[in-house]
Amino acid sequence: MSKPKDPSGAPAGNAEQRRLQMVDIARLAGVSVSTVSRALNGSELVNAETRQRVAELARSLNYSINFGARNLRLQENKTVAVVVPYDARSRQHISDPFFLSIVGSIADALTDRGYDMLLSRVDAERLDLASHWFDSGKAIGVILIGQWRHHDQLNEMAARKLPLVVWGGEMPQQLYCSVGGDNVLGGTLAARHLLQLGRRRIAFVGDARLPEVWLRRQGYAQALREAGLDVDPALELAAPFEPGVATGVVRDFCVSRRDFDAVVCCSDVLALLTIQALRGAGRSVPDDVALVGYDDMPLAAYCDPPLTTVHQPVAEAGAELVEALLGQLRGERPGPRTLPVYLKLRESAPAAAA
Amino acid sequence: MSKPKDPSGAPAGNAEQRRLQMVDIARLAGVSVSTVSRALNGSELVNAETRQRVAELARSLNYSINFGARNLRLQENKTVAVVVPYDARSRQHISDPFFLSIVGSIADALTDRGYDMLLSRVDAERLDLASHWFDSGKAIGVILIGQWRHHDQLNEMAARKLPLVVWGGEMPQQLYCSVGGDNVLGGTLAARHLLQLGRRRIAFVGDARLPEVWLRRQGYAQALREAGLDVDPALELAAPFEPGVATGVVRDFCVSRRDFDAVVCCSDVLALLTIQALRGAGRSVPDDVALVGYDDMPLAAYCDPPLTTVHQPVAEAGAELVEALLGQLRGERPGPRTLPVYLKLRESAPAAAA
DNA sequence: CTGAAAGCGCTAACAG
DNA sequence: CTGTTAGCGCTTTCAG
Repeated sequence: MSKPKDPSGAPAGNAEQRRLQMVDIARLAGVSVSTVSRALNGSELVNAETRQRVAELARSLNYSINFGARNLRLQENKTVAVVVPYDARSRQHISDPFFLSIVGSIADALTDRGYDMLLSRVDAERLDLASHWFDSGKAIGVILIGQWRHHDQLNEMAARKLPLVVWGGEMPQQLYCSVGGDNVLGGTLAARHLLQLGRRRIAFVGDARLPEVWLRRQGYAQALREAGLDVDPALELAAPFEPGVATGVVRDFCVSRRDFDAVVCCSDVLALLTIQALRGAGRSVPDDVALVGYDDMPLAAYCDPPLTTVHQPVAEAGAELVEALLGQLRGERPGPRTLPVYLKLRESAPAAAA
Repeated sequence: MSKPKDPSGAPAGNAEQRRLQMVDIARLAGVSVSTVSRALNGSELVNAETRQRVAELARSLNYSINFGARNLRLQENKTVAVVVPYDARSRQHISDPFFLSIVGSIADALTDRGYDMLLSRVDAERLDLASHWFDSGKAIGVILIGQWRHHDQLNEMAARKLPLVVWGGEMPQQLYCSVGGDNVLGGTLAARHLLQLGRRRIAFVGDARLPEVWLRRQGYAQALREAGLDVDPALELAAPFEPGVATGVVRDFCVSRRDFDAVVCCSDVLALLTIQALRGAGRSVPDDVALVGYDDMPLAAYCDPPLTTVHQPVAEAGAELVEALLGQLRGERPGPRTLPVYLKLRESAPAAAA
């Protein structure tokens, strides 16, 4: 037999009236549910007059269809999971303004195309758990914000045919679809600008175990080589993106080393932390140390000093990620996409030599 | 008869293998689907050995249950809609760091309690459209970020018995449940501090048509009265939260009026814009004009100068909003909640008189 | 043009 | 302890 336990929503005991369903408006309209269904879906098979009457009744009663049932029957789903990794050990969450902006951009792109967005976080060490949303049928695919340190897990997910798009850099032997800014170019633009300012001892702040950072470092190294300089490993600081963890690391670095005159930071938040640390060590920005950030977050122009930074294409990002995912669902095999970036000049590393 | 059109996800043409279902693992385990269902739900009714075997099989096959079907059958749903209003006319979106932080906080609170979060935006003029998520059964309730200018619509939604919680201030004749910071106190703390600094001409920047701002202005006015001062309407600037719109308004104000020596801003982003505008008008912060922001966004400490600001309880906000919603679903009638705020002293309005 | 009936994947009485 | 069976609310053949 059958009989669901509670006619209301989840928990229980709510005094809400039973949710209206097709059978109700069918009864009121004096037709069958099939007719209501057809009418509400604008089928040509139903008399225009009846269709109108049913539609009006439904509207006046504030009826809306039960999507759970509809999706089950149609085997379709218009929900996309957007997953933001977080560092479970440091318990630092979704907080970097850049990632948040990307989420906003995706939300817009999905809404525009009539899709819903399920937002969640996942332990950055277990990116593969994001496949749950697809496996359980809650979402038709997954957009993951960042590759973090688990390129391997992402490849496995793609091999399992999970519809997946990842914001991040394109890596060798990559099976999954990624969309990201041009990280190599970003690194190059940042370093080259500092070199043009006459700086020669350029530090690099960012955890190169992350693919995006790794690529940026390639670009940075390439710019140094172009200028006839070698990369000095002592000037590389593997600071993570999480401010809580990065703060101490950056401070120690700035206190212990005073032999650099410029810094490339892999996010604007890291840039801000670095500026504070430098000041704490009695050094000024941009005079003693010129500094380039990364992301061009909305507030970058309002910091102290305003940040020269690599602008990431946030607005385009959402649309590109969503299109790549829908492409996969259409059976296409969209390759990785690299979007253009450019250097936004402000005071932390001004146009004219300081 | 019946026959769904496409065994894959939404669009079509995907070469993905058919999603595993209970009947498959039932067949492989040599039991009925009921047994599988019971086993997977840890029912005591099924032999421990069988239960284990089924569970293992399911895990090894990477099976996960179809939640759409389960929810339909159980008439339950563990999804909450979180809706961020946006200004459709200026096309400014989800971007204020404070609102984004609140969303993150809600995401955490929902995840902790085993709920999913559907994130979407809605035209700030049609907050009532947010009820769609509930009406369609996609979510069991709605959390709305901000009241904006439509207290009335919110009251109607609550009257319609929509499970709804709104981040914002408590207003007279309010039928819906709100959770928010203590706006009156925030306004008072900000103004009182500036008065203690010896400032007497204190401007107020924020659109008082928004309930939260209206309450902050009450607090501000009260602090002035305590000090024996009158509110000067000429020093009130109705700047909206959207930076794109606010920038020009604030600049005009700072250019045309030079008869104030302090400002209370209703968000940290507005504070930043105001600082820029003041500098553009040749005035310094905090010397010529002391300034207090609102929200204490994560980056407030890194601005130029670091912002003295009213700290909002973001971390608690998520949990409070979610608990209030779940309370409603349990049939309770949770009243509005006002959370404590405090003034965070930094350089834009320092502790000692400038 | 409209209604009856089957079934999407799952759960829960109800009988073994 | 386990299988059979009847739906959750909807769409869609198939027959009128």
